[in-house]
Amino acid sequence: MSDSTGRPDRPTSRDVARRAGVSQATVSLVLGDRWRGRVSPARVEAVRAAARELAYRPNLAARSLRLGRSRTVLIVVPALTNEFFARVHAGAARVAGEEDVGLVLYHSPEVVLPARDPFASASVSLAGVLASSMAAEALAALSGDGLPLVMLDSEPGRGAAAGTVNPDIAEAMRLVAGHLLALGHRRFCHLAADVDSWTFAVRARELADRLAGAPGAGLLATERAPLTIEGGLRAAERALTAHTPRPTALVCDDDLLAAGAYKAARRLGLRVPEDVSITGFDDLTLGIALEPELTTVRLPAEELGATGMRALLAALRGEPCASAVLPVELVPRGSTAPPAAGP
Amino acid sequence: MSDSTGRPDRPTSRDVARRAGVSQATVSLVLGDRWRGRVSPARVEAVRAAARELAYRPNLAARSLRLGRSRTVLIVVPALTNEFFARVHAGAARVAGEEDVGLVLYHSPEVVLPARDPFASASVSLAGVLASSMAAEALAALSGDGLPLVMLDSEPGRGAAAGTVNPDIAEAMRLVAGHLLALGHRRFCHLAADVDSWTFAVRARELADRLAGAPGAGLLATERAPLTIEGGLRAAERALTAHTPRPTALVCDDDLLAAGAYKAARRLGLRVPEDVSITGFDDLTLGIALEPELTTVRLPAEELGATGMRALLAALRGEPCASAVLPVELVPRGSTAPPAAGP
DNA sequence: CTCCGCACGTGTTACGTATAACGCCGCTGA
DNA sequence: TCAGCGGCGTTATACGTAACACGTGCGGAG
Repeated sequence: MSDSTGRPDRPTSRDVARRAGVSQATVSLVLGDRWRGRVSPARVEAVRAAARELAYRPNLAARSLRLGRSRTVLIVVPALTNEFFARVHAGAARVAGEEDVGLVLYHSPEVVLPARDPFASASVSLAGVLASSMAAEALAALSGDGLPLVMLDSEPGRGAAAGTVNPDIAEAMRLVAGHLLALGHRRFCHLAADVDSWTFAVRARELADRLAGAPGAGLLATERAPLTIEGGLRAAERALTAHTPRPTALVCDDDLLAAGAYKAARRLGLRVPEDVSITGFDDLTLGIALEPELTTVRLPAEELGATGMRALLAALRGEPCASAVLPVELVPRGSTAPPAAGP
Repeated sequence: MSDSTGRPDRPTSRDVARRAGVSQATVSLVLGDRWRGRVSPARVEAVRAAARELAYRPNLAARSLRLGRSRTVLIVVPALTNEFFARVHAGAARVAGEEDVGLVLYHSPEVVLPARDPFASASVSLAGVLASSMAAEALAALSGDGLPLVMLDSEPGRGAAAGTVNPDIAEAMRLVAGHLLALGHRRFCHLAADVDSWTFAVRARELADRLAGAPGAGLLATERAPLTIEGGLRAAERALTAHTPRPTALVCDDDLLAAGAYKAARRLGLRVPEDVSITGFDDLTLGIALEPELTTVRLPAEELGATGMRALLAALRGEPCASAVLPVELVPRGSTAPPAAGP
């Protein structure tokens, strides 16, 4: 055989048919559970028994070929080592499991290989695509293929997406700004992610709008930083040293940046939250390891993946495209407090 | 059509053949790059041009069916939200991409669904399996199917695995114990993972052996904890309050547990590392967010995945099974120091 | 008694690819 | 002159499944 492993050939539906004394077509009907009114209960049981005894498992390649479609969906995320996207994936995988849909993952590696084709890497014919807008370079390869596409974390109404699912990013930033303003903060810096993505653009805009609307408040600077602790550290150092009077609150686009901000504050001899309040974004595990624990805003990562998957499955059933915005939640912890009394 | 999406049919190799004025077989030869000596260069170019113009992409289901094997591998990990396994996956995915092999992921969700079949969830015929031993319940379903299997983080020589790839766990724990002993520590507690897995068993044994071999040193207790910050917090509270004199060093099976230990120390008014030294395991991102930064041992997670994938591909080529042990590295940082002078 | 319709199955086909088996054509050596 | 051969290509087939289009009895209505 061409298979050098010498692995024993798996039984086919024909083998099951022979053993059960019926035709292959009947096996297909029974195991596909569409035998009602077509096959007598006795034979149904016989077929099921035969399949069980042979440990029959359908050949999925053959099924996909025959049906011209597969029940496999591609999910595209920037990187799974980012806890947020790992959780998005977990949510999507849960729904995929419940709905008996296969899920294939494509994550753009740090070093992008433009030659790689996400579809080829799937090694399987796909039914649809669930993609995060942060995986921009991978998405370029998706264009043109008329596969149903649901975008996560992406501007609604752009592209040929069958749907869009977002957390309520604007509301999230409103909660953060409102929380800090209520505590009495007036001098802010924004530690922005150095990523060209819709979601971060919304955060920047919403923060600026909220602060502009508060009397006496102002955004001293926006420091862009790569999405790492080290990046947050450097950006926060700049933010905390470049202005007098110092900002009393650092609003970070991500918990990782916030962790870096803690380190910067410590290096400068500033206490959190007494001297500087810090807020994060995403509610990563990291946040409760920090001392004090990080005030952040919880984005429903699992729900994002799960809802996106459900939207995609709906699109595959031909239902009209739907978009969803998921609620977010402020998680006040120890890293925010009223600013110290004036200078 | 049965496809309710009305998606335009993708071109097949026959379409390419028609356009290039050759037979379908020739297209297969050319695009499969085994035309040398069988097709003239002129036609090769014509076929390639036609394929390009039609944006032809081979139907992978048909190919798998024809070949009776696929170039798709299943990877089984406990949970991707665990950064360590996300990195293992990233390494495996990198090699899979380079070798043009598809990678399908199965991760056992927190709530295990025993009815789910990892193979079915793959929705694709598989060539081999790369599995972490921590995903024990998922592995049970793999038995019997004669697929080549490479185990990660698993006891060598057990089961029908085609190979085993491990980080040098014993050496890792030796490094940690040696580091702390050299600093002068004698009273230890082990914060052990509450997971029944070979890798954690090795850590416990090796730590006990090393301490038994050092004069005056001793393991006061082993506190088992679920692999979370909260679990580490509770276990460390027990470890730090149950013994007088107090242990001066807490050896944690995981950086998450170590993060919990920091919190326990803080609650008890103990300083790290002056009053208690803490070590972690895995070198997660978390470690440098902690204050002081965590002394830990770096396990080569990406390399583990990459090497495992290479071993599996070798097994698929029929090469004899090979096992590998990967080097580890102590990362001394701020959470360890000589113990305070006597009581 | 005939004929329709239902209950219960089966034969056959197609999906798109890779490859074994088979030409054809022009050249070469005997 | 012709068998033999190597370079080029094609025809035909099989992979395992799902589903269409047919039977074949049998009971009841006309």
